[in-house]
Amino acid sequence: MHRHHHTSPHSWPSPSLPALSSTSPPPPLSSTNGSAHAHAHPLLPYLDLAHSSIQLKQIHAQALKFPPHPHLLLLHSRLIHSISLSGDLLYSLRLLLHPFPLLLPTSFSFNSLIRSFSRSPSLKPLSLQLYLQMLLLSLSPDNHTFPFVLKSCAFLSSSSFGSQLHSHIVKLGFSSDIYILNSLGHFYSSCGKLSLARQLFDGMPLRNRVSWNIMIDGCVMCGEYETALELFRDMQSQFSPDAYTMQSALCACAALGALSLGMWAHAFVLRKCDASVQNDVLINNSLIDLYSKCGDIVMARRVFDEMPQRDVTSWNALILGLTMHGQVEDSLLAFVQMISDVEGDKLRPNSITFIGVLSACNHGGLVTEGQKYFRSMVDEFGIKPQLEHYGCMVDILSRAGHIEEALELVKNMNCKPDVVYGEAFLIWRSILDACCKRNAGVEFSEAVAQRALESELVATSGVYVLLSKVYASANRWNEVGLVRRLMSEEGIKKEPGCSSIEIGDGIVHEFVAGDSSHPKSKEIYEKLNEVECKLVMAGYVPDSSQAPLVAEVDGVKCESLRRHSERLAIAFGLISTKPGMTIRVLKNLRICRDCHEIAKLISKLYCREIVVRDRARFHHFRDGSCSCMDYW
DNA sequence: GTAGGGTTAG
Repeated sequence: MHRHHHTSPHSWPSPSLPALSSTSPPPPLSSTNGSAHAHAHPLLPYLDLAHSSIQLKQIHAQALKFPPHPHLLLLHSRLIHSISLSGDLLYSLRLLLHPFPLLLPTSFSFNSLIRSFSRSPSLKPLSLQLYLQMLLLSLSPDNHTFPFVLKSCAFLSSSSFGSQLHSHIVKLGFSSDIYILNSLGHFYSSCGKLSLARQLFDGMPLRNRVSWNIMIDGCVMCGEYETALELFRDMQSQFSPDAYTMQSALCACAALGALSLGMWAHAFVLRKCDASVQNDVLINNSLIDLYSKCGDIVMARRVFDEMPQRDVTSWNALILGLTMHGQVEDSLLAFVQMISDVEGDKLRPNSITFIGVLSACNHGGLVTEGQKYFRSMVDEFGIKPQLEHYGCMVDILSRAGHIEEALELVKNMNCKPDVVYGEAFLIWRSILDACCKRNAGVEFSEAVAQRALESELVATSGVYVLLSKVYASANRWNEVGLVRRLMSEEGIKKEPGCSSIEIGDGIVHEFVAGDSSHPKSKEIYEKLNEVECKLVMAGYVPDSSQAPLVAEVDGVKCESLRRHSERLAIAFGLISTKPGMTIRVLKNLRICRDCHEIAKLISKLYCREIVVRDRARFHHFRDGSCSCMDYW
């Protein structure tokens, strides 16, 4: 009887439900009162036909007017599922927390919403709360719950929450579900607990392609690139790699800076992967990054030119690559091309684009341009400057001697220079470096260092090293000693320098300062002697000011300088490659001024091109000069 | 009586 008051779904406004009248009409609504209870909810078929959240909400409205039905709970669950998939998370959350009268939400409903929340960056924390809410309602999480809660934990690096999930998983008997194990593995490696992820992986009764991909990517995330490539090889006896696999493999090659290995990976993509992988934007972006990080910017550009489609990241990878290689003009040109509508694919730059652009200005010493781009970033593109952008600007200003202006910028920053350790340190280092170079005066420099130390950076070596440089440059050796004592009292150590070089078929040789562990160590030091004799004959005088603190602790300044890791790697390169071949070296820290001088001279005396990738950028040494124009 | 896992550039 009361059904006469309902609006029939067939009479809904036609734009909302066009499918209903044309294709596969659902069973008629009317049936006898008795038999209705035995069947599915009459509105259920409409769910599969609904194409928009408006239609889904109309079904919800209908359901509210329907008489009680034993399968209302199923309809409710399915509604939440469909509406959350349609993107209206607020609506489905309301539906979950305020269900129809007399109904309690189901695990299924929670799962649906947790999944949708775990896919949105900002709502990930809420998915964890939903999980707790679910437990409070005595609903049991299941094999569809854990993967998504773990995904959120991975993203948020919520290591304690995730570990507790792990024990829930064990308790509830889900510890052999492959989906759950894969998600757990991903979670552990995102939190840097590799060994745990590896343990899990090794103990898996069954692995699929995703398990391998997660493990390989986990190694890459934790910096274990060689292991990643080993796994990549092992995996192939069981699964062919897909775009995800290649993505990680390329990333590992890029990080290792091993050009021939990277070229091999590229060849692998071209030979063994299908067209969808070869044309994949992400894969091509990784290739651009790979070649620029391996020192072959020409090849990076070629990949960029030849890829079928480009996105912001493609442009960013190119701009950052050109900048890293000191090709300032090309980098800025690429930016202009990106924002102009040349090929019909005008793109909006993002904050990373501007890191590339501002670094280019910094690299080229372009103060006015840097300021112009910084302003346009804020005013024209509405991008809020981050510490990294301020870092570039501060560096540009300090290098140009505008120290007061740089300090003013730091003062007016909307983020404190102590949030991110690395960047904050760079900001103060830029200023202190400039203070040293420009003889800003010890008192002034001390005041700057004082401010740096106040900003929670006390436990880092960088500021102390710089402060000692300030004193050393003013010949105030008592203070140098004082700083040194302070450092040793606080147990502060400098990060050890490490350089690597790839010789032949992808074999990477690694050196630390003063290393004598290499099998060819004797030959390396002999070569180093020869090189240095030649250099001295050519009039070279070592500059020891760059090895201020740690070197002096040993009491043998020049000796320690002579054994810098990059120097050992270059010497090894000289004895292990054919005359005229390019020597490519990778260093974890910035190259020191003296090693930089030496590399320039070696490039001339031995007619070798030497490419050094340090922490910040590439140095191409050719015929006695460097692409960075001694500006880094 | 419903459903699913893993990415890029600093």
